[in-house]
Amino acid sequence: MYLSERKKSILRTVVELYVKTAEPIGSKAVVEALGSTLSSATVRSDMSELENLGLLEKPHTSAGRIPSSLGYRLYVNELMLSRNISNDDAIVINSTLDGSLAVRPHLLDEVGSLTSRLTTYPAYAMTSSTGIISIARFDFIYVDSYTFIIVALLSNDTVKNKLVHLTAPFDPKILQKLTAIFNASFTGIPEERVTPTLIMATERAVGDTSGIVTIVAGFVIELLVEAKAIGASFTGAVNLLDHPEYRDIDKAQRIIRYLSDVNELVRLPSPDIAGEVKITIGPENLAEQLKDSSVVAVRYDAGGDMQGLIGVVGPTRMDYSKVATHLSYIAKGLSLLLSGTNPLVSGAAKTSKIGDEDIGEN
Amino acid sequence: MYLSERKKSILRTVVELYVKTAEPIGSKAVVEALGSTLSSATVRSDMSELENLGLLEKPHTSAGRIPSSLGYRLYVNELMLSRNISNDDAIVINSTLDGSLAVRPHLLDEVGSLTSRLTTYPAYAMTSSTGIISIARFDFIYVDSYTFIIVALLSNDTVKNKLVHLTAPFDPKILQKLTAIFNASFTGIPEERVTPTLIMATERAVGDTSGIVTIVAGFVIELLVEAKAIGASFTGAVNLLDHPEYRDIDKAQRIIRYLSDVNELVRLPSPDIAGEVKITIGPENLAEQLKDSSVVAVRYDAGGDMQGLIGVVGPTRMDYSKVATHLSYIAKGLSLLLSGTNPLVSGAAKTSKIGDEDIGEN
DNA sequence: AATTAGCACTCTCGGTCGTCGAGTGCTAAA
DNA sequence: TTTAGCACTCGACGACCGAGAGTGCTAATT
Repeated sequence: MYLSERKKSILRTVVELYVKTAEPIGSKAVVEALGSTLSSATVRSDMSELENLGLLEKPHTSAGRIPSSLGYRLYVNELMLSRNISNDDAIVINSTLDGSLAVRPHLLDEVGSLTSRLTTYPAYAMTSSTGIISIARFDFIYVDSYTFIIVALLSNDTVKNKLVHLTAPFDPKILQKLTAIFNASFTGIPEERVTPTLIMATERAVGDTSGIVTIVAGFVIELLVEAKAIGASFTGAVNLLDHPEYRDIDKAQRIIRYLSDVNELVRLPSPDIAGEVKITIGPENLAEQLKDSSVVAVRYDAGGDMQGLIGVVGPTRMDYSKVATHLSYIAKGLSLLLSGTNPLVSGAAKTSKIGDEDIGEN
Repeated sequence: MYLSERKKSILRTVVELYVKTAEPIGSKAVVEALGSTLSSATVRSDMSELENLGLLEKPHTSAGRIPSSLGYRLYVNELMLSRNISNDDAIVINSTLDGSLAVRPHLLDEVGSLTSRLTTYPAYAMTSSTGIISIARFDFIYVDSYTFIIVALLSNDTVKNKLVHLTAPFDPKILQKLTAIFNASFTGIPEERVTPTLIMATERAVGDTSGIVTIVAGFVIELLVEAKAIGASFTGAVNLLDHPEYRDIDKAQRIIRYLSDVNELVRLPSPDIAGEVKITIGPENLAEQLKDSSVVAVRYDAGGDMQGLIGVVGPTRMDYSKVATHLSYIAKGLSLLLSGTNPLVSGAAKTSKIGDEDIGEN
C-alpha cells in the first residue's frame, strides 16, 4: 500500500496522540501536533482517504478519528520509532533481576510483576523445556534407621531431593544397592521409560520387599513429570482497570478470567526465536477474547534447554514502542542471567518490526 | 443489648435478604420473607427501632434498610445459623487438596485459588514459621572435579540442596573436611549466628583458600533466611468485581492494590488458634482500606512449627455463614494433610461466633 | 491539481425537568 | 399493641435541549 510521506506522518501523529489521550483525534489537533502550516481542511481530506484505506476509523460522524487495527499494524511495521530504555527503568530491571536470582521458585512471578509494573499492563511469564529431561545421577544419604534422603541430579543441571521417612527401620546397606542400580538403570531415560516392569525388575534385583524401590521410583517419575511441566505466571491484572478501554467491568473481567487460565496462556502468541519481540494487534489474535486487545511478547533463553516467554496484554491503543523496548530489555537481562548468553548480540535475532531511528526516551 | 425475639428475626431477615439481593430491604419484603401475618406497619416500627439502636441504616429516606456494621456483628455473633458444607463443595475441596500435595511449592496458590473459587471472593493464604529453624545436617556429594552438591537437612524436616560449579578443580578430600566442620559448627544455629567471624574461622580450619567455604556458608545463610521468610499468596482478585459494592472501579482497584502488597497481607486480622474462624466486619478492620469491607480468616496447622492462614476479603454484605463454613473445612483439610492433626476435633478450638443450629445446605 | 476558507450538518455530552414508584413515618382507630 | 390509611421524600429513569467538536462539501484561491 503506497502512502505519501504526508499521509504517513498524519497516521503516525494520529496513533501517537490517540495512544496518549485515548480521545479521538481531530484534524485540527493533528495540524497542531505536526507543527505544520497546512490547513485542517487538507489534513481532513487526507484523513478521509486514510479512512477509506482502512487505516483510520471514526467512532461516530462528528468525532475525530482513531487508528484501526490495520492502522496500528502499519504503524508498528513501518512508522514506529524505536527508543532507548530510560535509565531509571534499566536500573529497576537490573536490580530486580539480580535480586530474583535467589528466589528461583518465584522467578516467574517476580519477572511478571516487574514487567507489569513497568508497562502498566498485565503480564504473563512462562517457561518450558524444549528438550527431554532425564536424571543424570542418584545419591542416597542415610539419616537414621527410618530415614534417608534421595538426591537426584537432572540432565538440566538442577538438583532435586526428597526426604523419605519409613514406618519400619531399614538396613543401611540397601542404600548402596539402590545407588548402584538406580544409577545403572534409571539414569538417562525419559519418564515414559520408567515402567512398572522396570520397577519390578529393580525390586527383584535389589531384593527389596519393603517398598523402598517403589518409593524411589515414584520420586523419579514425579521429578521427570515436574521437569517437563511448564511454569506459568500471570500478574498485574488490576492494571487493566487503569485503562479506559476496560472501564466496562464485564469486559475487564472476561479478559482477566481468560488470562488467568494457564491452559489459555500457553496458546498466546509467541515469537519464534529468543530476543525477538512479537506484536499481535487486536483481531490478529486467534483467541476470541483478545480480538480487541493486543499482545506483545518476547522469548528468552532460560538456560539448559529451557525457554522462557514474557508477554503483556493491553488495549490496542498501546504504546507499542515503549512496551517492546521494556520487554526486550527484560528478556535480554533474563537470558544473560539464566544462560549467560545474549541472543540479541550473539545471533541473527532482532526485535522484529521495529525501526531503528532513535527518538530518545520518555 | 436486649432485643425481642421478633426484632431478632426481623434483623436476621433483613441481613439475609440483603446479602442475597444487595438491595435495601423494605418492611413489606420482610413480612413476606418471614411468612408472618404481621402488618408491614408493625414491622416498620420495629425496623425503626432497630435503626435507633444502630443495627440498621437507611441509604436515603425513601429506601428500604440495610444492616449496619453493628447489625452484621450482632447477626454474626448471635443470629447466624451454622450450616454444613455441601457435598459437592466437600468433594471439590478434598480432591483439590489431595492433588495439591504434589505441588508443594505452589500449595498456597492452589489453596488460595480454591478458596477464592468457592467463596467468590478474593482469598489470601500465608504460612509462617513459629519456631526457629536451623540446619540439622550437612552432606556433600562429589560430582566431578569442578562440581559438587550441598545437601542440607533443616530442623523442620525439609531438605534443600545446591549444585556448585567451580571455575577451578578442587580436591575431593576437601568435601570430607567440609562435612565434618559444617556438621560440627553450622548445625543447630540460627541465621544470626552465621557470622563472618565463624566463616573465617571455618576457612582457616579447613585450610581453604579457594572460597568454597564462603560459598557453602552463603548457601547456609540463604537457606535460613528463606526458611524464616513467610510465604504469601493472594488470588482471585477479579472476583471482587462480581460484587456490586465494588462496581466503582477505583474502589475495587484500591482494595486490590492494597491486598496485592505482601507487607499488608501479614497485617490482616488473624485468629489466635488453629481451626478458629475470625470474622472482622467493616470498620472493625484496622486498615483504612478495609473499613468498608469484611475479612474472614482461619488458621491452620501446617506441620512442624509452621502455621498457616487462609482468609477472604469481601463486602460487608457477605454470606458469613457460608464463607466461615468453607474456610473452616479447608483449614481442617489442610491441617490434616500437613500435620496429621485435626484441631477442631482434638482441642478446645471451635469456630467462634457461630451458632450451632443446622439449617442444611445451599 | 492542490490547498483552503466557509458553512451547514451530525452526533455526543452534560444539565435540567418532570414523572413514577417504592418505601417511610405519623396519626388515629381497632 | 397492632393496623389501615395517607401524606411525604427521594432516587431512578427518560425526555429534552443547548453547547461544542468535528466532519464533509463546495467554491474560491494559489
